[in-house]
Amino acid sequence: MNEDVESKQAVKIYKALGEPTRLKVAMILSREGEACCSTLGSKLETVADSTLSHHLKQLAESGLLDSRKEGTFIFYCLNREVAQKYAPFLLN
Amino acid sequence: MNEDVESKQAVKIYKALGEPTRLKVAMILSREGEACCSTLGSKLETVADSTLSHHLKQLAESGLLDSRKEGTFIFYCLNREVAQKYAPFLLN
DNA sequence: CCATTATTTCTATGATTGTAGAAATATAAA
DNA sequence: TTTATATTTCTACAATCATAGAAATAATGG
Repeated sequence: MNEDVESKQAVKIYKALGEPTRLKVAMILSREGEACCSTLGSKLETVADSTLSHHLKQLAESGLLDSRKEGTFIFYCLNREVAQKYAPFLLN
Repeated sequence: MNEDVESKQAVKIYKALGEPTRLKVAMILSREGEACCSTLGSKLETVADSTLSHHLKQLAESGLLDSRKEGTFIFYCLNREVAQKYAPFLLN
């Protein structure tokens, strides 16, 4: 991957992680492997569903999260390769 | 360092890096070791001194940059320990 | 002391972002 | 088909942020 593309992705990823709720989500997913929006919501307590959905979208669009649909649920998980490259801090 | 303090610093660092000009500054400093505000300004071309100063302040306050004063100049450099921990991507 | 240079602080402004309610969509179960 | 559940999209608003001009501060040289 060329340096310019790489640093554009880096900006997206770091922007995504530079917000407390989104960093928390990434850390939960790192620990727990997989979770859906409502599970994450119950662990965060203070955030509305629509807000969380918006945050998840940003994290997924940065490439840091993968998702998998199962019925009504969408399970999100950390893309460990991307995390390893840009933010291995998450993998501790 | 406890996890809460650590993730607060992580948010600051990632917020600092999640902006194109600041990521560029961090990457320049990673390559070149040290530079002052005006040198960085000439490499970025499009940004006003006061804006760059503001960006440097944010990067330094996150802990990602160290600084050293020499006469009228302030030389900034990447704190490689912090970069290693949170954003080793910068060290490539 | 005065002028110059490097940098920061102050101030203002336009743009972006986080937030959540309400409505919409999608899937599954009754 | 109706109801319930999970999630997203739409919309709006308040808060934060990037930006830069102007003034202020700091250090140096004449």
